[in-house]
Amino acid sequence: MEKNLGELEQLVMFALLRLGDDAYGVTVHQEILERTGRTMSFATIYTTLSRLENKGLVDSFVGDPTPERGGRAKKHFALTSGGKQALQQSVRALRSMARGLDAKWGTQ
Amino acid sequence: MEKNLGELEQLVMFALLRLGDDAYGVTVHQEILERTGRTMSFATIYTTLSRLENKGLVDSFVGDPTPERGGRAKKHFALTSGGKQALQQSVRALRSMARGLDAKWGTQ
DNA sequence: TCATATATTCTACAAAGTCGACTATATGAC
DNA sequence: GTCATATAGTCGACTTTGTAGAATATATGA
Repeated sequence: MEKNLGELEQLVMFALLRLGDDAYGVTVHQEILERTGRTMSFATIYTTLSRLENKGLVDSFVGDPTPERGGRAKKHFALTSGGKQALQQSVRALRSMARGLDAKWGTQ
Repeated sequence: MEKNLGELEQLVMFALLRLGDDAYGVTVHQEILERTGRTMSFATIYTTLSRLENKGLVDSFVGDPTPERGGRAKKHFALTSGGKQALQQSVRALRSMARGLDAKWGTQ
C-alpha cells in the first residue's frame, strides 16, 4: 500500500471526479486546460490514465458508439476506491505541509 | 517560464517555507516525515534540493560550523522569488481542480 | 589521531511526464 | 460501397523526477 501519486496523476484523478460519467481522454484534457491553463498533448493524458489503470487506481470501460458526427467510441474512466484513497492521502500530505503558511506568502 | 513542479518538489519547497532559517537537509527530511508520515532516504531530499537549485527555484549557503558535538557544516536552503511563484502556481492548479469536490468524497 | 556524530555527495536505476506520429472507427456524401 | 473527414485512442521513445545504497566530508572530544 501507500503509493505516492505524481503531480499530473493528481490533476488527472481530480478531473475524473469532476467529470463523473463524462470522463474520457478528451474531456479530461479539456478540464485540466480550462481549470489550470496547463497545456499538454492528448498522448500525455492517455499515458497517465493507462498507468493509473495498471496500478488499479482507476477503472475503464468502452462506451457505445453514439457520436453525433462519427468517430471512435469513447473509453470512460473512473477512480476505484483505492484511487480515491490514494488521492485523499496525497491531498492530506500537501495540506498538512501547507497548513498555516498563508501568512508567510499569501496563498489563500 | 512556467515550470511544473513534481509532487516531492512541492513538499520539499513547503518544508523550506515552514523551516525558514533552520531549513537544511536533515530538518527538511524530518519535517516531511513528521507532517506527512512519508519516509524516504536523505539522498532523496538532497537530490531534490539540488535539482531545485539548478532550476533557480531555491538558493543555498553553507553555514558556519557551530555544531554541539561535531559534524559537517549545514547547507541552508530557501526559496527564491521564482520558487515561491512556482509553488503558488502549483498550489493554485491543484486547488482549482479540487474546488467544489468536497461533497463528492468528503476531503476536509 | 582516532572513534564517532552530523551532514552531504555520488552513482544508478525506477517511475512519472511528455510528445510526434500513427492507428482505429464512426458518419455522411457521392 | 468507398472515401473524405471528424473523433478518439495507441505506440515508441525520450526527458524529468523520485529514490536509495554506499561513499565522502568534517567537526568534536577522548
